[in-house]
Amino acid sequence: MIKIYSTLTRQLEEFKTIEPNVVKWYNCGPTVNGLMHLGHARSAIAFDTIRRYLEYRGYKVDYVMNFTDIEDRMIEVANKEKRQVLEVAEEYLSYFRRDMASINLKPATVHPRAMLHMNPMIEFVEKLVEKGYAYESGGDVYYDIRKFKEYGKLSNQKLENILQEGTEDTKNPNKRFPADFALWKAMKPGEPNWPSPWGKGRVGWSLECSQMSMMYLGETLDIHSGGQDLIFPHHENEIAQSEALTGKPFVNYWLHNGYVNIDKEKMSKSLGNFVNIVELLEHYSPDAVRLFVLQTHYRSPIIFTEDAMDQSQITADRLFNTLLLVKHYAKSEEILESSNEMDEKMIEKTNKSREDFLKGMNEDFNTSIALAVIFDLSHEVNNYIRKTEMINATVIHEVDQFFDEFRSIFGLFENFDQYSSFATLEQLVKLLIELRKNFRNEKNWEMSDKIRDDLKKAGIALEDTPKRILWKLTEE
RNA sequence: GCGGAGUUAGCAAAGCGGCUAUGCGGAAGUCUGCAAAACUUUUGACAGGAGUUCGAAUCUCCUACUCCGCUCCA
Repeated sequence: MIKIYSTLTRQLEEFKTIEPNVVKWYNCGPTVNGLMHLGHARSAIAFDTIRRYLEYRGYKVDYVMNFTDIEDRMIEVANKEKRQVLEVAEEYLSYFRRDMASINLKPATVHPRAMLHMNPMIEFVEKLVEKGYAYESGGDVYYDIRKFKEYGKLSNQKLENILQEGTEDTKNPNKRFPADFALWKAMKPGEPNWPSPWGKGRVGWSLECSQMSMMYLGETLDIHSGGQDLIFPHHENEIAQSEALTGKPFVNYWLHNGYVNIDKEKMSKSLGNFVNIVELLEHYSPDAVRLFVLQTHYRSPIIFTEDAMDQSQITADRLFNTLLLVKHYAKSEEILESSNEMDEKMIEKTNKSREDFLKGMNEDFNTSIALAVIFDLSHEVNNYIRKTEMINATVIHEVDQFFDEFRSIFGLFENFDQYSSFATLEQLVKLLIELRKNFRNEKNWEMSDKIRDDLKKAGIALEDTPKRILWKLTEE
C-alpha cells in the first residue's frame, strides 16, 4: 500500500486512484521566461521520481506538465528584451526541454502550452460567469471568491486574512472584493491579445492550469503537484475555478515539494539567487544533481551549498563504481552456478533490501530511506565481489536486477549501454590480464604497469585484489 | 497580524515512543611491488527548559532562533 501526503488534508492517506491502475496527474510546470534553475529542477526531479515509482508499481501514469507561455512575467521579459512574447516563449521553451533532458527527466505524456488553449479557456470563463461565480468589470473578468464557500481550504486561510490593506491589488477599483482574482485581463497597449466576449485581452494565470488539466485528464485528477509557493494563491484559485465549474472535487491528492534554499533564503527567480542547471552541470554530473535532490525527502527544504554538491558528486561516483561492477559480472561468463552459504546470504540481503526499499518508497516516497538501503547493499556487494571464492551467477543477477530497478526509479546512471560488444571486449581484456599476470610473476613491473596504464587510457580500469583482478569500463 | 515548515554529530540527511539509519568527512587498520579500489574498526547528534511515561530525538507545554506563504515564483 502506498501512502501519500496531501496538502489538502495535511496527513498521510492511502493512495487510491479513480480508475484502477491509472494515475491522472497534473504537475504545474514553469513559466518559460528564463533558464531552468535548481529550484525548478528539484521539483521536477522529485515528481519525476515519484512518477517513475508509480510506473514501477504498475500504474499507467498520465502525466501532464504545462508550460506557461502567456502571463505577466512573460510580457515583462518580452518588453525588457524588446521582443515578441511568442518569440521569448519559443526560445526558453527549447532551453527548458534541453535542460530537462539533461537531468534525465522523462517527458510528460503531454506538455500543453497555454497560448494554444485560448478558446477553451475563454469558454471556461464564460461558464463561470453564467454560473455566477465570475463577473465582468471594465474589460476584466474576476472570480468572485466570496461565492465559493470553500475558498481557502487548501492553504488553510480565512477570507478576512487574505490580502490585507495596502497590498497593491486591494486598490484595484474593478474588483468587488480585494482578493478576487483575474480570470481574464483586458489588454494593455502592446500586449498580446485574443478576442473575447469581454473585448480583447488574455487569460489569467491560474485559469490556464484549471482548463488544461481538466481538458487532458478529466474533471477530477488523482494528483496535482507543484512547488509549495503555488499553494496560495495559484492552487487555491484552481480549486475555486474547477470545482465551481464542475461541482466535483478537482483533485484527490495535492503534492507540494519543498524549496531549495541558498544562503538561508529561498532560491527563486525574483531574488536572483538561483543556480542554473546548465551552469551546475558544468561542474557536476546529472547523477550527482539527482542524488543531491533525492537524498532529501521531497517535502523538506534543501539547503544548497557547494560542499553538499561535492559530497553528492563523490557519492554518485562511488555508487556508480559498484553498480558498474555488478553490471559487469552480470554480463560476464566467468561466473558459477553452484552456491554456498555466502551466496545465500547475499540473496537474502538483496531480497530484504528490495523489501525495505519499497517500504521506504511506500511511505510518502521516502527517497532518503530508499537510498540508505541502496548504499547498504552496495557496501555488501563490494564485499561479496572481492571476498567470495567464486562469484555466483544467481547472486549477481539478483543484485543486478534490483539495481536496475533502482536506477530506473531514481533515473540514475542510465548510460550503461557501452556494453553492447561486451563479449569480444571481455576476451581481449582477459587475455591482457593473463599476460600481465605473467609479467607480475616475473616481477616485471614495467610491463605490468604499462598494460594497466594503457588499458586505463583506453577506458578500462584494472584493480588488483587478493582474490582476483577486477576490471571495468570507466566513464569518458 | 494571519497561516505553514523547521532547529539531529564537522557537513548533508532519515527517524513519528524502546531497535547500529545512511552518505560525505576525521582517526586507526586490512589488502598491496606500486597504483587504484574496496573492506574492517572507530569517531561523534538530537536548540534550551519543564512535564507525561517503566522508557522521549520522537508526545505535551514554555522559551529562543531560522525559513517560507499571505505579491510573479517549482
